Amino acid sequence: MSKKTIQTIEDIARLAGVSKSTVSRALNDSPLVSDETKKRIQAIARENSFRINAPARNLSMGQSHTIAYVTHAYHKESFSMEDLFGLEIMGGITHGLHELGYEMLVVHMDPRDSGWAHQYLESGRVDGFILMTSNRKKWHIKTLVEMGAPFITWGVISENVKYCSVTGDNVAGGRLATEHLIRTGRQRIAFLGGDKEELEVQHRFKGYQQALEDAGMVIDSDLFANGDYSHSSGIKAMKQLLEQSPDLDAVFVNSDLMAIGAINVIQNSGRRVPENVAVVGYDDLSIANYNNLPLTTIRQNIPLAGKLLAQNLVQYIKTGVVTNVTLPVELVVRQSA
Amino acid sequence: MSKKTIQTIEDIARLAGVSKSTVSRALNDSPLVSDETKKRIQAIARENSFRINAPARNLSMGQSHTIAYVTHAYHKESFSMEDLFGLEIMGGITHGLHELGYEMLVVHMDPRDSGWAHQYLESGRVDGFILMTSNRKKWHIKTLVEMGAPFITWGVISENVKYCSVTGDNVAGGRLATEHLIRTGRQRIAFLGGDKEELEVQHRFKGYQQALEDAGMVIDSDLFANGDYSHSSGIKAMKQLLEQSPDLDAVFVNSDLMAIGAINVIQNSGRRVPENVAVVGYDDLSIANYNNLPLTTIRQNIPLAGKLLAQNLVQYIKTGVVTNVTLPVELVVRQSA
DNA sequence: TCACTTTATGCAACCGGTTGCATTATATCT
DNA sequence: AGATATAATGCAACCGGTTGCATAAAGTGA
Repeated sequence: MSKKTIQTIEDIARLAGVSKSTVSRALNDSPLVSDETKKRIQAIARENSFRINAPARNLSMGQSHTIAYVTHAYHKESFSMEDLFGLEIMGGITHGLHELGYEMLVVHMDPRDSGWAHQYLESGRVDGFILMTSNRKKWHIKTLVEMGAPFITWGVISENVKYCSVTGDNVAGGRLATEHLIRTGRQRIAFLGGDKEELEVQHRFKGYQQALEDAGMVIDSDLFANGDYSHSSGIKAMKQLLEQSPDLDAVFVNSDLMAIGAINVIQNSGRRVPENVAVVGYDDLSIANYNNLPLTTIRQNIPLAGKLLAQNLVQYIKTGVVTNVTLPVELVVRQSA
Repeated sequence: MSKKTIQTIEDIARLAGVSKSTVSRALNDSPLVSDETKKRIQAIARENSFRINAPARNLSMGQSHTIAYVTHAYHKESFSMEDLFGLEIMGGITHGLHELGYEMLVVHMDPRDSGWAHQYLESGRVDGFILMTSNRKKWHIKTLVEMGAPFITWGVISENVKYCSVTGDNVAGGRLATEHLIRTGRQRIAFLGGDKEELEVQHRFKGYQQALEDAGMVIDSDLFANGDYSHSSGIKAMKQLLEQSPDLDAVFVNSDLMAIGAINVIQNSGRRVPENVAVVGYDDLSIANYNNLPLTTIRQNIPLAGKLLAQNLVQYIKTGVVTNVTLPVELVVRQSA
């Protein structure tokens, strides 16, 4: 493209008959410049479609206004359904960051690369990181903490973390799901969790337990199984549950994707959903509504979660204030339970 | 975090007893610096975990090594299943860019904002754009062409475009799908397309026509319907097709998501898939395999598409060479057809 | 009218790299 | 030994913004 003649603050300064420091102050709405001069300069900039040079501004201010969203995709070469939770929340994050004048870089994290955060933070490329927590990311969180790098996580790995986080109320979620199944008359309610080492799985199980105990119902370990949130693990775990307890009449599944896998297994066993076995999922991802049998599920407010991840990280970068937010969840009743 | 004492090229220069220009050349592997000096400086940088400052380098070189992936999410606040094609290809793009030393910025495009590309390109924030083509993005492509902005599209809007693109062989895809249905004995094969104004839909239709003609089968306009690639439009279009032609025994659907919607409608009408109505989808997104009834579909090589979008855009940025690539597609036979 | 304060703007240094050209040392050739 | 060429390194200007401090003009009060 041909080089525009108005490209820098120097160019605007020439047009306006002032110095570039006055132009910089005017464009940044500084009180050190008179209103009259400020308006004149802003009009000239607008008329010439002037854009401040981001690298120059980043260099002189020592901030990139860019946040890295750290992904660890199940598949190496592309995203997939297994990544849907992270992808849905990414949409909210990018929206929330944009409202704050920040950009979102998608960073494909190689777990073997111990320098991954260094090369983004210490090179001035990003101001902070957003990541979805899981036990597989323990080391990466450890690295970020050791670096003193600004970051925020969706979910928490352990109690009393010193870094920013947003999470859902997993105990309440486990409780809501189980209470619904109890309320609709189910007697043998199974729990199909994620990785049992994960805190959120433990919390959801706690809610499940509490609901059963409050209803005076027995807790039967034959009714437990765990997957790893993948679709195939949901299939495997559901098969195991049906083997362990052929008479189960409901299952609370820790994710929509595993729930869909579980439904397939239940239906293929000759049982009907929800008549013979009621199924409640978790997250209320968009897939929950598209399945042939719309999924009853525990909704997490993913758009709000994304927005808060963005807002609270930027606030931490600016002020150093650590915030931990637990979002309420809600039961969404569709056809599977 | 405490300020490291080794943070700039100046710091490395002091340690190595050379000038910063020598350090810069050494770290960039310039032939102007002797091998001995180069190795010494690289070792010192490595020992001190030194990272070149990206904003400074971007400023002096006039390049950001960042590419904007332009999204136009169906929902304002988060991504969803409807965005799965764009999200799966994003994974391949980010991977491909990383291999080239580039980063990927996810840019949420507001269609009403006429200055969106300006504020990313002319501010030096990105070096180019990647976007999924559709008629809704005609104006954005027009803007990018007028700016002379480097960009590449997945898919093409019209013939003989002058910008870079990667697309699938839609005529072949339409043909493969229809031939499979013919080969399995289907007599009344419907076409459930995307927006009929879209070139790729026209090409897929062309392939469908050619296959029918080659088989000496009649082309019946009662067997056509169009959605807009959304799940709900697939439901609506399939209902329309069953109204128009209750005796249809197969349908070629232009996307997996619409195909799943179509399957739901077919099953809810009391018909069985594939016994009564065979269904072929398009794209082979990860969802195709997870559906209770695994979907026969036309696979597009999404990881390769992502990689080529990255590679060919960066090549264009560096050399100005425009490339247009049409990727082969393949039939994947599962249970729905 | 004069002294002092406040306002508005400009100068120039800095942010941290890159690199054209200058300088010095070394190598080569006659 | 001297002239010329080559290699290696350094100087300093530049990329385009931000901003502390200096300077000049305007305003205010005695």
